[in-house]
Amino acid sequence: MDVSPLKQRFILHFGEMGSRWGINRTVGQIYALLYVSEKPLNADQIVQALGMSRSNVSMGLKELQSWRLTRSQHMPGDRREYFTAPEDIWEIFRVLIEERRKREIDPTLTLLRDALMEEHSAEDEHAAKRMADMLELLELATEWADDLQDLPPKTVVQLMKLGGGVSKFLKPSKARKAVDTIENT
Amino acid sequence: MDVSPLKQRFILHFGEMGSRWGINRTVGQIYALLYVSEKPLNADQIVQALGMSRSNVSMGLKELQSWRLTRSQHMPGDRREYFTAPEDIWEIFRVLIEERRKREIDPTLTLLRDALMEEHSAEDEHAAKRMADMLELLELATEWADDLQDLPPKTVVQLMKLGGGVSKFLKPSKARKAVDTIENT
DNA sequence: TTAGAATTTCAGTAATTCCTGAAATTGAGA
DNA sequence: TCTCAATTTCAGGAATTACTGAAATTCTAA
Repeated sequence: MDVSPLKQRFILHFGEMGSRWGINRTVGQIYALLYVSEKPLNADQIVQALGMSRSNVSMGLKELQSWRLTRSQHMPGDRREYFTAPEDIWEIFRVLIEERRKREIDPTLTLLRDALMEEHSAEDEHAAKRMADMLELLELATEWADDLQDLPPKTVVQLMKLGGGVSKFLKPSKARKAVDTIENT
Repeated sequence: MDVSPLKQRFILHFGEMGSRWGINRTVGQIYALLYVSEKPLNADQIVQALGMSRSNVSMGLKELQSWRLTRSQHMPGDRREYFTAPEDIWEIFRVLIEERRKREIDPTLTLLRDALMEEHSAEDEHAAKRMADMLELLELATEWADDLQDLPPKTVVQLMKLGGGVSKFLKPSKARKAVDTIENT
């Protein structure tokens, strides 16, 4: 496998960033390679391109699949598995947000809910309040993220392009009331 | 320092989650302790509460400050430094998003911009296209995050509560035109 | 059913990150 | 300026995480 300087640069960067993203260097590199590759690659091609051990590639691909960031397929007359990164970058983004939420937020939501269910003494009043604040924020943010996940990508793009401008719809203003009226007719 | 069971549980959880959040266990614990504490704490109180070395607390506090997640202050007639986590959970959330962006996204934005500035051969057409797609998404998302950062927390809360409902303002519908008309008068 | 190619598992080692105690530095009050 | 409490730095050891090669397992097609 030949890897052009452009791809090389991208792959090495993803490897370095991996540690900040909570994945290891080799997993980052494998993903970057698949992301920029035009055709699906099998494990041996990845080994050749990145110069890591076969077993490491196997483990890396497994981790990427647990993140739902790769798909695999078979070629006719070839029993090896071929891997790709999904085409649609918005789909990738969506999955990434979802998986991160699962790993980084959900366990804390569970802890906060469980802990706040129980009785607490007077000295814990403040701590419980702080924990409740955090729970409220996390619940709001995750529900909102869920909602956005359900919108079609194009709509999300439009929303993002609107930026802070959305806020004008929120003020209990003539404009807002007008919308409500029209929407309900 | 006595730490109640409720606080203890919260602190230990933050320690465990730390590795998923890109900070180490002790930094997570220190932050959790400050977050639930009613009063500011000095370094020795943290040492006592968490049973880690003085130097580790010093390093941990330094890291938390680099994340802008703690403030420090002085008490009258006491030259030791006292630490707190900001009161406002929304402020904390905002800072966290901003810092994560700085560490996890900005370097990639820079790389993509730099790499795409240069000429590339025909065989790199596909890779360059993929990188451009990623750049476009990251730019859109970060600009949007910047925009939201500038809104007052209450507005953001309203927006989040609206959830997927915002999308109705986007369709080039009667409603949308009505808003534009009213806004411009 | 079997041969052997493809893939995965796993124990051991390498590399990295974390944490500590000791030493150095800082800085406020005498 | 000096003293000493408070804080930081840092080298080295501990703990964790990453990676490899060899062995085991899986699976297709003959």
